[in-house]
Amino acid sequence: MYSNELIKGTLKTVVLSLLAKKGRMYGYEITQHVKEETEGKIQLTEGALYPLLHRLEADGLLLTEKVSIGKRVRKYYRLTKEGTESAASLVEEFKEFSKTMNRLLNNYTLTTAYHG
Amino acid sequence: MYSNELIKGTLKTVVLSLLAKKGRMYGYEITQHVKEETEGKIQLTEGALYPLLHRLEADGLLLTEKVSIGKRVRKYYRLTKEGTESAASLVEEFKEFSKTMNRLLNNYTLTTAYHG
DNA sequence: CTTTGATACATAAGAAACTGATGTATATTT
DNA sequence: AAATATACATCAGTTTCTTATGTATCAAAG
Repeated sequence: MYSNELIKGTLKTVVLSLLAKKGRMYGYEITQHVKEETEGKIQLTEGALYPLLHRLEADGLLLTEKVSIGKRVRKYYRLTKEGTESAASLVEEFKEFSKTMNRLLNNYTLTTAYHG
Repeated sequence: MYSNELIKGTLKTVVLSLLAKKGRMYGYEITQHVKEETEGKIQLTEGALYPLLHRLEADGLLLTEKVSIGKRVRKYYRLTKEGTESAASLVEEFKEFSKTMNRLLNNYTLTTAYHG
């Protein structure tokens, strides 16, 4: 399980990119999907996820659709046009960031590798 | 310039790994070094950095040493044993995290690559 | 000289976002 | 029946950053 700080910084990126991939998902499904696909190493908490989904909807990046499953109501989310653009740019940003960070951190590892 | 959220999540990792590499540095030097090495793409603000350094010192990860330069006093930081261990494990964690994230996000890019 | 910009530290009010708990309710498994 | 999983939501408290603001030295420019 990765640290909360790390996950925090990429929560929005993960949620939007999953929706871009899957078309539509509901909150609980997102938590389960991420957990499975990362072998439990990234676990989104509901207390963080639901408020985020509400914010993204309020910001016009997501649309909702309520679907009845038996007596329960599921809330499906999908991307707006703006949300799709945002997803693409956040993914791109993370990839760049991750390259920059790895370059920065590699110097450390290379240096210390020769000390012990 | 990368988003604040992304930088936030790795601030501690960046600071500790730089100290592991350089032996000792002072706050302002850290901001300049990161800025140069990342071509301005990661810029640490003093309002975030100094409180972090104080926290890390309070937590026993850093030691300080004051050095007079003319009439000014510079505050150099270096890692304690615990800080060194923490640096190594945070770097390792980021690398793993970055692999996991790229795997997660690549599905998105590969999928959409065929739609347009 | 004196003003500007860089160096170098620090703190603090307000904002943003998460943590961890709690609450509600249905569905499934044991 | 009871326990677990599904599925949503909210909220007090905490953490940490943002964005000033403040102080002071030093170098360069005009």
